[in-house]
Amino acid sequence: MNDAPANPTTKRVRRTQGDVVAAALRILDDQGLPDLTMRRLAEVLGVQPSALYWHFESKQLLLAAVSSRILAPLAQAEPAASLSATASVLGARLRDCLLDHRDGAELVSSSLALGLVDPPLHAALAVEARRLDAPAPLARTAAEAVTHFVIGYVFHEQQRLQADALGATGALAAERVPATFRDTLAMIVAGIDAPLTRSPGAPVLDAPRS
Amino acid sequence: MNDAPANPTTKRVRRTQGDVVAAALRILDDQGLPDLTMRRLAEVLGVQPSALYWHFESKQLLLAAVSSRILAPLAQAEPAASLSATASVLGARLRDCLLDHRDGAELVSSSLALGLVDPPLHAALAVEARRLDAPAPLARTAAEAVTHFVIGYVFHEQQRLQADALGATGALAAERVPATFRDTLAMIVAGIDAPLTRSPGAPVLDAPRS
DNA sequence: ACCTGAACACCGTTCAAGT
DNA sequence: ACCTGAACACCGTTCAAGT
Repeated sequence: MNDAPANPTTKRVRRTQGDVVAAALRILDDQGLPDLTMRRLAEVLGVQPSALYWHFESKQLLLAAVSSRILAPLAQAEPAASLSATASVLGARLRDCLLDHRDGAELVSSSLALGLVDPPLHAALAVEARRLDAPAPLARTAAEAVTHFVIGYVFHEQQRLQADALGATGALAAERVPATFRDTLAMIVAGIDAPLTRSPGAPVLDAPRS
Repeated sequence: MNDAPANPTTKRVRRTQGDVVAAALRILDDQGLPDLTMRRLAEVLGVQPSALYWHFESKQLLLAAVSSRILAPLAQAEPAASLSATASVLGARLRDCLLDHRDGAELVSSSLALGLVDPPLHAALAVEARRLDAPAPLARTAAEAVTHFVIGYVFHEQQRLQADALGATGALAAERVPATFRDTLAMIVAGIDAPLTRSPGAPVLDAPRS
């Protein structure tokens, strides 16, 4: 993955941004986000904490790089029969990416909110919309809905997973999480098709205020 | 709001959990979540940091109490013509509650993920489902979808608000956020009605895996 | 170009002890 | 019942200086 030039005359190892991100990802998986500190990361890399600031301007930027790595598998799109089907597939794959790393949803959630990482579904859905002759704003709206739902859902899900792993009060541990995920995602993507049969920009609510 | 017994014989002020939460909420609004530390909170209350641990077992529990206070206005439900309309109204009101306090979405998001606060829409939507003779699982699914979307959306929105407030590069500052919020929420609630006309539990996707 | 050493200004939490 | 004082074990970040 990193092919630094071989340097047989000395034991000195120079690090790249990729090395730092890889080490951070391993700490994340093994100990979780709260333990992913600059000091611990430096320790793992055999380096002083201050050295990390030569590679990354701040911890937030480092974490954004880790987030990008987590979301990388979503890059290549897979064509589907409809925009809603694409959104469905991408939503499920986004969940898989987040579940692949401890505290993945929490980490990505904050990088995304800070605008330090690209929204993971927008580009792929925009491409699909062009291909399927679907309106671009619809694709954007769908991406927004699915992204926020999936991240929020998995954030909650991962906290429960860890709580169960530790506490294990055993009683109501194994709630059928995946089923409710699939149902809710299905409900959301159903809304992607629905507006096409209604008036596109029509108000659905006349909100009363307290 | 707090009617502690008058104590004219001494200047000594005893604090209640409500006082602590109120002070925390003021710090949150004035300085933001990163500056809401136990030490600063203690300072504002004229007390040692360790004193806070008599009132709250941990910072997370304190923050959960603040989250509950932020979500409190959602308690009383307002009946609407359909489940989707109710979800729409409640989603908009949830956004209002979060926007009412700096970093409200980020704070509530984590309290919710940790399971330290009740999901804000579930109870009200369940009540409405009974009243409208709608299936309870549908109400639960709708609550899940709307809650996660709104919190994720506002989390992002509030980061942008603060970035604009500080940096103010001015250029593309005033993107029409509320419009995209309304559209996306409308798309989601459209999915609440849609499944009723389709097979309720039918698979929408046959997910291909890479 | 990449890193050390040392410091700065903080954190959340615990706990014996006071009143 | 409510709080103090002091400590413990940490944080992210900066910056002059080394090689």
